[in-house]
Amino acid sequence: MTVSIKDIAQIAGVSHSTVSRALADSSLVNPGTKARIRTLAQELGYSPDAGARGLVLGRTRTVGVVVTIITDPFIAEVVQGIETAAYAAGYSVILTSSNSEPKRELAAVEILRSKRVDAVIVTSSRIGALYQNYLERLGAPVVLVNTHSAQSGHYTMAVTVDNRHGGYLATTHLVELGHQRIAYVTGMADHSDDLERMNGYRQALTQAGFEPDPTLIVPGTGRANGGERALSVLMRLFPPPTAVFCYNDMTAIGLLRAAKAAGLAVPADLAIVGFDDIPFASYVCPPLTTYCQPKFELGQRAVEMALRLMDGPAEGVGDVVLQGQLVVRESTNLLCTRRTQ
Amino acid sequence: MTVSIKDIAQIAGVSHSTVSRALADSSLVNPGTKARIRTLAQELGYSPDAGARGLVLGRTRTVGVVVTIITDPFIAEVVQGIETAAYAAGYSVILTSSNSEPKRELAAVEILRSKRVDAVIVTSSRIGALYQNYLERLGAPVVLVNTHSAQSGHYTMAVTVDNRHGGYLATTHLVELGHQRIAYVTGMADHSDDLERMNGYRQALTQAGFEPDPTLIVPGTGRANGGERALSVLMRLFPPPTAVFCYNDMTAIGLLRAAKAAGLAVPADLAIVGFDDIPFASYVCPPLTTYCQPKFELGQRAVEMALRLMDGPAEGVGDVVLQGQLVVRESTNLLCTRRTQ
DNA sequence: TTGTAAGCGTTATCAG
DNA sequence: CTGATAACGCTTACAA
Repeated sequence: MTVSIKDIAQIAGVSHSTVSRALADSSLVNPGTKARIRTLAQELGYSPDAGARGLVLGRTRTVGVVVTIITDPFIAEVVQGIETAAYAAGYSVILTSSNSEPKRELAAVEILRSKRVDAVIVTSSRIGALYQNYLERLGAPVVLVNTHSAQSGHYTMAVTVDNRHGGYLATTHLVELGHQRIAYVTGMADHSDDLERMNGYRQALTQAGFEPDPTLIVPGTGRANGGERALSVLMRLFPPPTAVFCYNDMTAIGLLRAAKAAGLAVPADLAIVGFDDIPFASYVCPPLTTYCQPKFELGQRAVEMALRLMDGPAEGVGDVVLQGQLVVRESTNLLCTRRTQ
Repeated sequence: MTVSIKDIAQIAGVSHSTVSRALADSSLVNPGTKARIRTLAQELGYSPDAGARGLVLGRTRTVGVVVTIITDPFIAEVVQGIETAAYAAGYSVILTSSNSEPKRELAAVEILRSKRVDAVIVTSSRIGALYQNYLERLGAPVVLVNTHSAQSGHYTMAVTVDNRHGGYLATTHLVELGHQRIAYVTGMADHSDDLERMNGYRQALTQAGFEPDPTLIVPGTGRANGGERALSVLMRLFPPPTAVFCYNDMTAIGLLRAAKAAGLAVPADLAIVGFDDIPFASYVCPPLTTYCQPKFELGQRAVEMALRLMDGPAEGVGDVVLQGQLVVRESTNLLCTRRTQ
């Protein structure tokens, strides 16, 4: 049905290897026949079989991407960066999502392996930590986005944002506004990002001379519902916090909604800071103060690194840590006057 | 490097075809050797080469997806549906995005063709309309999500939401609230969805006895910036509209933001209705009234249809039109008292 | 129950 | 410059 190199050869009256060469624009083929073959291929609607090519070449010009959920705006933005960079480099992208289920995550990697992708990029997952050794024998380099590998091997590396710095900036901003009781709503447990952001939070508090209060750290989910649930916990504390730093924007937005539903004014009663700067952060009301991650760049750099790692262990390639910046919006544009301690 | 079927054969002391059979769980292989081979494969970390398999089988168990931008929340949700359904059916997904550039769109399809995907799903693109004949000779069935094909062939079909109905419901809702001057902000030009939604809008107005006023139809972009730009145009009209129906939620959200920036109260000064019901529609303030598209299901059904179309022209398979429903929220929860005509 | 051999569509080596 | 030929990893008749 589909036209192959042999079909063209037959019609052109040459051998299939000549066709292969002509199509590859090789210089060892008569310009005349080359042109003839190429137009013929065009006319017949020839499309090279990537599978067959991959078989002999040993590389597929494909990178596999594993995400938790593509509907997460942060992840979508990273994927966009990946897709763009990959396309620019002549690579295509196979996307698999895991819904954060370890079983599916593993299945996803297995599929990518079968497809013989040249590299794998994993975003915001715990797979790096959990299946480190499994990934090692994948055969392809692995780049972790926003997850720290337990130990970066020669073939698995990470590109992350400076989470600790982000947490530090966010919290310091609140301290400077006069807040004295500042809470932190976490993301999913066991996520390295979360710990780093929390470390930045702790560091800022300590530096400001506050005794970190463990009750001010309440668990979230990394999604809006986590923020919503967190509010009631926070409001039951005594005295309640006057400000909250959230693991990410989705959490902050959930918290924001719950706060409004509970009749709390933001930032007057509760100042809120998020993390990520997803597109919607500026559309909620009040617009959200947040630490802006260079999401698109995160994806780009991951591809860049993957490409470099593909041809053997590369010298001079190490984990990349990008800097983001605090974007101050209305959810914190008020000095805190309440003394709580 | 990677272990093949032959490597296993050699170690097991059998022929590679026996290994192939054992791994395929064929009944024509001695249970004992089968077990032996399978555990051996396991131990060696064997992973079948999908490319080689595709070569001989003529099918890859892969569907290709072409989107405009994955960061569009509506599209992300559809893709999630696609991914889930495909995974459940044992298919994997290759994602390509086009940024709405026809050149990239074509390149994307070309890549999918090379990868010999078993089907192609195209979301919210104009490719269906523009390259219909190109798609015809793709060799794989094509399913269009939210785009109508010029003429559905045996191999290209569409699954859409009832856009006209949505536009009609949205507009009728505004009419029932007492609005008399209702504007429509379009999406990208030439998109069939857009026309259908507008038709529903027109129909509702006509039915209410209003003369459709062409100046009330202002162009958008399908993104937030389109809505933002549209506001100034709308406010320069005389008399200005008291309500607006937008092509989609992103447009509505942009409009909402611009309205607030301009000091307009929503819905008191301007009622706004969107389309899609993206997750954020309920988080903006005021929460957005909108026509809820079954996004996930759209993706699911597309896969279902693609699967059916894969084995030759299927009887009884035709375009699918899903029904959504109006979700009334605060952006329209007020009767209009202004008489404008 | 197992092995041999052919073939899927490429690229690459080696003679001519 | 060009054509055989082998090879990539797999499935599947066809024989044994």
